[in-house]
Amino acid sequence: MSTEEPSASENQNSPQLLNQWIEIQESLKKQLITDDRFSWKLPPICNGQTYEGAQDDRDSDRGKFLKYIGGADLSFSKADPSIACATLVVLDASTLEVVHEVSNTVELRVPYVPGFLAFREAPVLLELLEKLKNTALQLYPQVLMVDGNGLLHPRGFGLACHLGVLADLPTIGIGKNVSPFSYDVTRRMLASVLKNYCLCHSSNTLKVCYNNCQLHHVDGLTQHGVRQLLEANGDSCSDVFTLMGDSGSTLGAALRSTVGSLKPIFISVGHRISLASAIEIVKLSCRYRIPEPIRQADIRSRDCLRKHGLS
DNA sequence: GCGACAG
DNA sequence: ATCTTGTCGC
Repeated sequence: MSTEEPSASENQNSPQLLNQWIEIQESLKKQLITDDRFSWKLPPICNGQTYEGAQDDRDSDRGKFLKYIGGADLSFSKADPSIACATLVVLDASTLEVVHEVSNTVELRVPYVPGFLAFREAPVLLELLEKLKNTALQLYPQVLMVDGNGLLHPRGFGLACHLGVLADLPTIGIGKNVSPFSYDVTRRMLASVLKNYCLCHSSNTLKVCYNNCQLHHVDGLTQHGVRQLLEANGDSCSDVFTLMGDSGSTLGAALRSTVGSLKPIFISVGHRISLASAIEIVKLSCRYRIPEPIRQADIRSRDCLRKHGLS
């Protein structure tokens, strides 16, 4: 009996399960909302853009400005990749200081399958949102940044969408690496927007290059020099670029979040927010390349692993 | 030539 | 996600 039991990986990758997962994604996607559906407003600091507060039937925070931004991430044990620590942080939008943090260490029995990250990570994060709701409701985030894509996904329903729909919360998907699902789109579009830049594909690694040379191979070209270069050219090239699929639908945006960073981040709509608003919120959250809510969740989930003697 | 694949 | 070596700048 036990010998015939399929191994976890075989089981998880079975076509039946994947089909079931696809059905769930497509079913949940029917509830997906891709425009601003919240009652708060973006901080006025956002470039004086007229911001249309959304029509929402809940008016708990109608008319208020965005104050609490959530960030979620997981870190894994190097010894046992099934052991993880998940952390949810809440940041004050104006100071970018962490005002609350909840963590859980868990054993994940679902493997990472490309295109199905949510089935591995969403359950823990939903638990954390519940935990937060029960212990510090007044700090419950008005929008959540998720370490993973939203619409930028083969079926248009990545982790950020999944989490947003299940928690009925506005979410923003943040990709730190180029999404394989939009690889061609990304490469083509980025090359055209980031003047003097192109993306080099070599040995299965995608790197942003400058003048066709990988930065660290360029003699005498220092970080400072590049920064100056970027600042000199800053006006002529945009720091944000919309990623459009071949069908013409908008999948997300690539953002050079810091002047000094060659490697962009990828923003996509999760749930109940427009791409334009998502970009604004990400921009106001970027102290470094990685938006602060994600960065803090990353740092603190790693700390959490250490504290528990894992890692 | 193979296989690429968010985290 | 996690592992890596060295390098540069503050």
